[in-house]
Amino acid sequence: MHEFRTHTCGELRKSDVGITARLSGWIHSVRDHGGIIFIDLRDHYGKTQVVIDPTKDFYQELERWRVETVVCFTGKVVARTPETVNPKIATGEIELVADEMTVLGETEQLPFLVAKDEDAPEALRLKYRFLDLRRDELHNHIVMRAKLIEALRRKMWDLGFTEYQTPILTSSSPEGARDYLVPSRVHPGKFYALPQAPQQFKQLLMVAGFDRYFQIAPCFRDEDARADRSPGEFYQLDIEMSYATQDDIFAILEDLLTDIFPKFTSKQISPAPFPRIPFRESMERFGTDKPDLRNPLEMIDVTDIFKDSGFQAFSKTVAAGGVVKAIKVSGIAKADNPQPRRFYDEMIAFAQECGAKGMAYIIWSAGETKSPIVKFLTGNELPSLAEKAGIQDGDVLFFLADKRALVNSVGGKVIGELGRRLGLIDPNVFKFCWIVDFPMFETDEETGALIFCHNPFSMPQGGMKAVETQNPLDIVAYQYDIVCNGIELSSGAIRNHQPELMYKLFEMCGYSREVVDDKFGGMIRAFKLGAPPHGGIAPGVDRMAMLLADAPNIREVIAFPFNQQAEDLMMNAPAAVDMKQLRELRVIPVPQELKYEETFKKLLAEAERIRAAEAAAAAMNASAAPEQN
RNA sequence: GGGGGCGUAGCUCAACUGGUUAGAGUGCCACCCUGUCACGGUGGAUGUUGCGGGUUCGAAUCCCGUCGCUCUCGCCA
Repeated sequence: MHEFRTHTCGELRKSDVGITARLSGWIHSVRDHGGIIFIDLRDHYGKTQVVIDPTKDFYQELERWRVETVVCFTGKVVARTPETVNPKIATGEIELVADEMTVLGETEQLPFLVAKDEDAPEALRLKYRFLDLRRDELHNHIVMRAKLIEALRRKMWDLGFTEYQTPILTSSSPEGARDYLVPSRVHPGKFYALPQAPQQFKQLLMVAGFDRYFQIAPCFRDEDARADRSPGEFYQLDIEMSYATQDDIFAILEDLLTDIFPKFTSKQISPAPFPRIPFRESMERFGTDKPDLRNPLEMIDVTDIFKDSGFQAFSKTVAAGGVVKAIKVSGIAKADNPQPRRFYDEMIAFAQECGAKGMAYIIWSAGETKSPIVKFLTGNELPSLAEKAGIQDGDVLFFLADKRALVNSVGGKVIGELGRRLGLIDPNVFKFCWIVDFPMFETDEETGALIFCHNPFSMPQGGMKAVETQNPLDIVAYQYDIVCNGIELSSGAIRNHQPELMYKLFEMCGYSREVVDDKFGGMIRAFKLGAPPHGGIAPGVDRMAMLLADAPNIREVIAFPFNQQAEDLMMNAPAAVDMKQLRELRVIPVPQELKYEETFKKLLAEAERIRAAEAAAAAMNASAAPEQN
């Protein structure tokens, strides 16, 4: 008989009754009746009830029947009587009557219980992550994630893609997020960078003729955390394809997502093709570039209606170049169940917290309009609004008036808040959309200079001709995001593979040819030696897993995540290292309490002093012993 | 770097406007119990109220500082 087990804890069935089996696992729970003891033995596969007669010799061996002890039981598989069958577990029709027991791993008192889902503080859960991972919910999340990755790989191969690996130690690139740097021992003072994404490598693979690339790629960005953004490292399903148009890439992703998502969720998936919303339209309608399409609310531009209105708060805003936008909420003012006055007050307070000066509203109810502003609307405003918004009885319009950017930003937040408060967001669907036509450039708010809006390697729509003839701020790129339920799953682009066009775009942002050659030399050289048109996308694996697991934050789908401060509380990373290691790398840590600039100058001065002393000593030696030569 | 929230027993939480010995559930320890499956019962131990300072006759409670966790803005091509 195998030393540890003949079956797993989820395996035995009625058909196994009569055999002798050996099971190993954790003590999940103990029910000690004095004359008989029941133990639920748990492993990765399930739970099995073990029955113990306390008169057996082995009973004395285990001092405490403490949960989470790892034990091995050998005994006979016995059918349970009908009234003692437990339908809640797969092995509930049988139980193991123990003849022998071996303790394989004892436990001290647990920092939190595995068998109960009580909320332990996250710091504790992260420190004892291996315990937390034993718990059903997290355990299942990690298994689901593994299966998701397997399914993604399989689908990508089915679609004709091949997985290629790319370096983890590479060079720092000037654009984008903060890099994680690794000091070079061989080249003191120089650094590798961990890749923020295999962006340049995958493009070079296209130039190298591999045609269809994918990789479950680790990406490293030294940026602060969010609920849907783990600091440090994360994974992307990185995709790149040659001779591809934007439509080709969309078709691949729509195929992938509508195939994969239903395998892991019972929620309804929006059918392909997914809606395509130009970036500017999304900002105007939803106030964000990642709209949650489950929320039916959106902004309507009603600036025209208020241009000459007697309500001066609005008409003056319009005169000053601002806009007035309305958000229609249907049916919340019906006579049988109207929202109370307090609801409107709270929404106005919310809008003000978001930066609005105020928020007006009009209620259409029982043939009348109720509103603090309606007495100022002496012109044709009310019927115009009703017509433009398609108002029916019980509907409400909320109004925001200010500069366009502010109205959009506040409006987006108000839409989200209204959706949440009124329960308008269906939790049982996944709604995808594409955000397309991102601007190539924007202006730096501080300097007013032209900067890249997204990815400097994206192809501007219209190519060189557009770049030469259009206002730079009007140029849009073949640059797109895919958004699911308000979460950005991925960015992608058709790449700019034309060196001259790339030089031109960088020049517009103030980078000379030399700088481009220096920073992106590998890629520019490649593009000068026969580059196919290509493009790609890179959906976030962690975010997909998070959506599918319905997890409140991304740490719930990562086995060993960092906390918000980018620390691994279990492994104690980051950590100080030996002086020997630092010496090899020529790295001197400067304690945080010391002022960096001053310390740096002192160190430089000290280095200079040592160098001068050594040079002086060498000169002395040379003059003292000239006869040696 | 900025803003919000939280911090009381191993864990989850309570403790009124500042007022007696800081409580409950769970876990832990001991004992009882032959059909439970979150078993049940009896008893017991467990606290620098995150830390430091202040106000007060008196502080878990109020004030200041600090640390930790979390959400968020900046940031994330």
